[in-house]
Amino acid sequence: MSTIEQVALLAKVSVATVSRVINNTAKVNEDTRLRVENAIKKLNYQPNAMGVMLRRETTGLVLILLHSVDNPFFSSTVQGIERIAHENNYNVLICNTYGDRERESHYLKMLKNHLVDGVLLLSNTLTVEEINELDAQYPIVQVIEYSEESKAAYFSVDFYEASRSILKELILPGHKNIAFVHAGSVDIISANEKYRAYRDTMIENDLPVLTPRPQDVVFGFASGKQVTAEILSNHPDVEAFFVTSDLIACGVIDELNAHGYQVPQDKAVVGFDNTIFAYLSHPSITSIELNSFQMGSDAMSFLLKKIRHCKEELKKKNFLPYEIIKRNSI
Amino acid sequence: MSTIEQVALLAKVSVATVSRVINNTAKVNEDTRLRVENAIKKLNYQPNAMGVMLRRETTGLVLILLHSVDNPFFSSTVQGIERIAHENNYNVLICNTYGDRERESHYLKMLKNHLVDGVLLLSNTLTVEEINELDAQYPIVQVIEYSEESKAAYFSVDFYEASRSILKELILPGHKNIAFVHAGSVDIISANEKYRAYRDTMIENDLPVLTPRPQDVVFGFASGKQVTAEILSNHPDVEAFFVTSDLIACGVIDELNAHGYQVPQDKAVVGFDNTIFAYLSHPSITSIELNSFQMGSDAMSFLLKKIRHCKEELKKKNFLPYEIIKRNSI
DNA sequence: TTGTATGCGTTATCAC
DNA sequence: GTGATAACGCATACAA
Repeated sequence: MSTIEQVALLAKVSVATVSRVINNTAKVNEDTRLRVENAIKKLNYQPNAMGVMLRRETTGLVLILLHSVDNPFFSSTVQGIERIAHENNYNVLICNTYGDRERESHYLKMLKNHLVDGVLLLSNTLTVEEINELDAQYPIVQVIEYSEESKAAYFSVDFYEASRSILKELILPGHKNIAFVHAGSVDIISANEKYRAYRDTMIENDLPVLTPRPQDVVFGFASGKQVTAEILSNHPDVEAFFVTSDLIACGVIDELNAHGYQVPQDKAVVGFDNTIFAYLSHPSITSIELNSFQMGSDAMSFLLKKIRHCKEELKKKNFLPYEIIKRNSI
Repeated sequence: MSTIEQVALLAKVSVATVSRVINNTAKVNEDTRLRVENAIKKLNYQPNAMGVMLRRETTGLVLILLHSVDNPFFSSTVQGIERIAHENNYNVLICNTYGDRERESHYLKMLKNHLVDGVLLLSNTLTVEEINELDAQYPIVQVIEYSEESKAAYFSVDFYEASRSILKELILPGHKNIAFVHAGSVDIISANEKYRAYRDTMIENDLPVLTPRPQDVVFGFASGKQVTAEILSNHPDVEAFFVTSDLIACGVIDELNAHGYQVPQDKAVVGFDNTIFAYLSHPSITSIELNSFQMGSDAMSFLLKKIRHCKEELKKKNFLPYEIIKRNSI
């Protein structure tokens, strides 16, 4: 590995001049510049990022913390983040936390250690106090999932209202017995808001709250099947399913078919997130499109302002619009 | 941000002692250790990673470069990598390249700049020469996709033999007119080997090579539909489809249904990678399971040896076993 | 236009 | 057991 000093030596200039050539930070004579550039090429010199960052006190790196990249819903948010980041010469690092507190705090050390300039929390297991402490000292922003009580800003969607509006699609045609199906973490804002909307809507419409607040189960197709089997055995008269995720909804439909029910003729199903699963399913699933790409890009723009200590007054709560996508499952 | 010096000052010791306490690198008296630990706590001190890495000349970070995280096939490989990395106190950073040369070389700078200790290339747009140059100077390893002509080691699967074995599943029942369906990059080893296997197998069995070598099209469900429509119009007598990816196979089946054909009664379909799509599809899709998790963990173990300059003789070519998963699409 | 010298925060070597 | 200090590679204020 060659250093700036070796380049300077070979080019017969000072390290300052080499630095100037590299960073285009001041005028240098054409022939000295050439000498330096040749030396750089000859030595195959690459500036050591550690040295640069240590000196500059900034890294040009941001970190995305998410549960795991294999949920397609997150990938468009990641793309939104990347779009803005790259436009601003920032690189994006993605880390899977798998909902593991220890792993999450491990990666958050990269922020505290100044290895990255900021963090986008797409899912977190932190307490309100932990988020606040982080937010007070470092540039962070919450995306999709968030803690309302924390002081940190968030870019998300009004899961409560979105849920209410898709529930209307089930109630309007006259369905009375509507089940709530969730799989994955329960202790996150999206899950809570969805359930709250389900409960409130049912009660307001004098309909039975078929499903009690769900427990934590692993996210996946199989969970959708399992939960559906339970519901069918407890409430054979169930007419419709409000499912909090498209992939789970695939599992619901599969289990319904296994029990001899056709969708939507016998039972109605709606999903959430409008991922590819809603589109692929037979029948295709009525779902709700959240602007996940824009959530990402807006959040990244926000984070950049925080990083740059922009004095502009920034809103804490940022909800993006949603849209019902009607398909063939209702 | 507090520094080691401030801690030293507050604890009335030297920075050397503080460093010793932090890294447990030498004996220190119990009471001085306590003083230091209190000072650290009081100042909320976090070692600056830049300083540490600059000094240590190692970062404890590896980089995964892949096309994009939204292909579920890659996510288990990523998990395999993470498993081994975490066991060895390494952190994993994931970067999406979207097949963009510029973006890829941008992220590779992180390797050249010593910001990460090694790189796992899960998809690359580099030339053989570029890979060799990289491999000569830095710890890298190729995973899944690879360049056979390069000198860099790779962990993958024998796509040629795997393809031949799943093609047998179509030929054995007597299908004659078998189409090859691919979407995504064409200029990658997996695509090339799959097509080569298709062509060779057809010729060996005196069967028609229905599909010419495919062009580059964007990867996705829609591409599967489009390609299938073309094949149906060119070869109405096509009996079976060898599809190079499960998601594409979903598109194929959807388009076949749209044309009034039932799978497997009218046309047979096989996929590749054994992702969740193969399982979700109606009918479920016969596919081929590659040990993608183990590919990741093996590759990471290998990379660690390279990083640690382990003298052990390392194999360049590492193929893992595969397994046909029979379902209802044939 | 170029060079000198300082310091970024840390670890490690050497004394004591 | 502890402290002083050099060195890691770089950017930059200041001097020339």
